[in-house]
Amino acid sequence: MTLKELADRLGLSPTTVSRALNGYPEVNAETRARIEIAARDYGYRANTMARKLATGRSMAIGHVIPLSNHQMINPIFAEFMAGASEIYSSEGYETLLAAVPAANEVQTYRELARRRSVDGLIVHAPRLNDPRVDLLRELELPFVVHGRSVDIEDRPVFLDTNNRRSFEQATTYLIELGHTRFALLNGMETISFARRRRRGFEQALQNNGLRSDASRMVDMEMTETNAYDVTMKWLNEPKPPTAILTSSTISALGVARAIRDAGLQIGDDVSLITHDDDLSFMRNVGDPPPFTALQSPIRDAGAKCARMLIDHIAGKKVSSEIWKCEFIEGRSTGPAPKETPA
Amino acid sequence: MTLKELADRLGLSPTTVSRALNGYPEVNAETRARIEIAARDYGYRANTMARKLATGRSMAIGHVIPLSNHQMINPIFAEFMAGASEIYSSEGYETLLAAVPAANEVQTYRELARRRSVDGLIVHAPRLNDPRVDLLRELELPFVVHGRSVDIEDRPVFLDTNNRRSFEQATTYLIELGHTRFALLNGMETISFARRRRRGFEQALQNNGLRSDASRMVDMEMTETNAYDVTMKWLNEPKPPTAILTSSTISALGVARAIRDAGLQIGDDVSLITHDDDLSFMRNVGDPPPFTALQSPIRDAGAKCARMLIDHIAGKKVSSEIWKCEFIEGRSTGPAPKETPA
DNA sequence: CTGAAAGCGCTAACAT
DNA sequence: ATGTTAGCGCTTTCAG
Repeated sequence: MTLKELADRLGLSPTTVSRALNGYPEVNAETRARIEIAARDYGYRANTMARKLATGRSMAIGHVIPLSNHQMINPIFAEFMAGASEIYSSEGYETLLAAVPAANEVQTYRELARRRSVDGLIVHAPRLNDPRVDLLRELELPFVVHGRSVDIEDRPVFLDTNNRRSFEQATTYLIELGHTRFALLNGMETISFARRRRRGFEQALQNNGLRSDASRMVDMEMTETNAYDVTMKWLNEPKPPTAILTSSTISALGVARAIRDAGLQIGDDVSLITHDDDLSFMRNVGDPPPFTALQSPIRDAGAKCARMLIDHIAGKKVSSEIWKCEFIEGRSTGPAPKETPA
Repeated sequence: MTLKELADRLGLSPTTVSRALNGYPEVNAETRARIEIAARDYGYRANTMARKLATGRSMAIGHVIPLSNHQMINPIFAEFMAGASEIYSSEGYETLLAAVPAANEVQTYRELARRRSVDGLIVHAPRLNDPRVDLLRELELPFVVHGRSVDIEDRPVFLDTNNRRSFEQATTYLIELGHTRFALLNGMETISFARRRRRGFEQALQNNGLRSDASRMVDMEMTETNAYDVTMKWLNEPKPPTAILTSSTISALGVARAIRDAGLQIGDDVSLITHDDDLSFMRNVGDPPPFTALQSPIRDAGAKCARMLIDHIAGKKVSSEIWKCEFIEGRSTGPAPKETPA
């Protein structure tokens, strides 16, 4: 069923039918009703390609995800996509996913622009001075950043969580429990959120007259193994940390394993707080949650970014937003242990 | 830069240029070379929408993913998508992702078909008598199933792992270690792979003169909490199982926690084998792997399905494939413990 | 308020 | 081997 066929059956011109179906105002209410009913009855759907060609809009939003051979797709990313994609669908947009080898990332953006395959993009996990921002501006593709590009002067539209504040809050919480020896197990500080987390951590220590120890702040790829190794090393040092903050639940698992393997009790001997995007584990991994955590609802974030982008594309003014994490007390924190004279 | 513009600059007709660029044979080699160079120089890319409209092919593959509010997207799914999407890109296809509330799933397929948004689809996690198979046949959309629909007489093209054999193998391995009291913690048996896993489990027991105990075979949603609860219950029964097989790493985590909480040692008191799709955890969660596992490379599976579908769309004969899992010895298995006279 | 006509940029019969 | 001519199905001026 094409527009023309539908128009013929109604004894109208394709123009009028098109206008009615697209909600243009200049159509007689009665005619419009007739058209809408007929369209429904015949199960008419506009052919997307034809519409795209005619309007020049692709009605698709792109997500480019750089692929590494050694690393899994972040499950967080999948949740974000789910939230976003649901909004796209409901707004008539399609979701275009481009998983490409990391080396082809720039090229992929260029292709998408040249072929006009998408009307806009979401930029994930912005790095410091992220080149994608300039690239997309050059290509004149609307985009929204999930995360913050603090270092870029003319800041693009973004949605981020308040990482600095969250880590400051969590650290303060531990300080109030009496802890004085801290460690921070952070994600790679090339990703901008990691830096902000460290700032919050250090700020809290400083506010309470504690010194941050550079050897007890590590940034690294967040795998369970890495976390395990670093924690083990720390726990074997003299005056080991009694409170550890970590940047993801996967690394928290490694920390937890190390604590147990060292013959210590989580919560009693060593307290542990993790940041968690909503999260893969927290939700499925036990109730009450095994970890005290800073949670941020990632699916909601996906949906929000989607809405921001759609508005952005429509030319509306969109302002960036900063969401705060929820602080959840779990089983992994407790008062600082009494000092045992070694 | 449009085809017409390019043709004008070359003093040729759009037709010839189109033919040259699309690799049709009837073009003079010299002319073709000239055209290709010019296209490169001007950075010409065919407008996808125009091409799609003209050919009637959307050059996109769809993945419909039903969304539940309470459940995370399976990280496995993300890996599968990564593998598939990479192939699509390299073959000139785009990846269309439709995350929709589970209730809208059928409607979404119908929409995709009516609007001709995709040339084909991958069907994930087939259920028994999965209605999507009939639906897609009715809609005349080519598709490939990831998993098996054993119960459908005219079986569609699929890629699956040999779940029955794998579980039989794993169970046999444990039997050879001297275990006699088994438990199986399976995924929902409405999904077809779960049934096949149970068959393998039962088969191995039967082959070795052991009886399977219905109360020690559970199928359920694979969450850590569920697994924890069931395992706890088992361990508190008289003659608890000394060997547990589980259908996913997330549930293995729950089993592991329960074993520890019961004051037992994994591998020593209770052996544990998990099936794992390559896998979200195994790869990141420790080296050597904490669990003995049956692994199947999910990203490769995504890539393979993508290739099968593309061939299928092109009208080539495609045959279904069954891949076998890799058996990986980890730290979670050991000889059956000596019977302690209670 | 409705319709005629001209594209959008490409492909594909059908000539030549 | 190349060009001419019609579309693909829709939107969008422009006229009425």
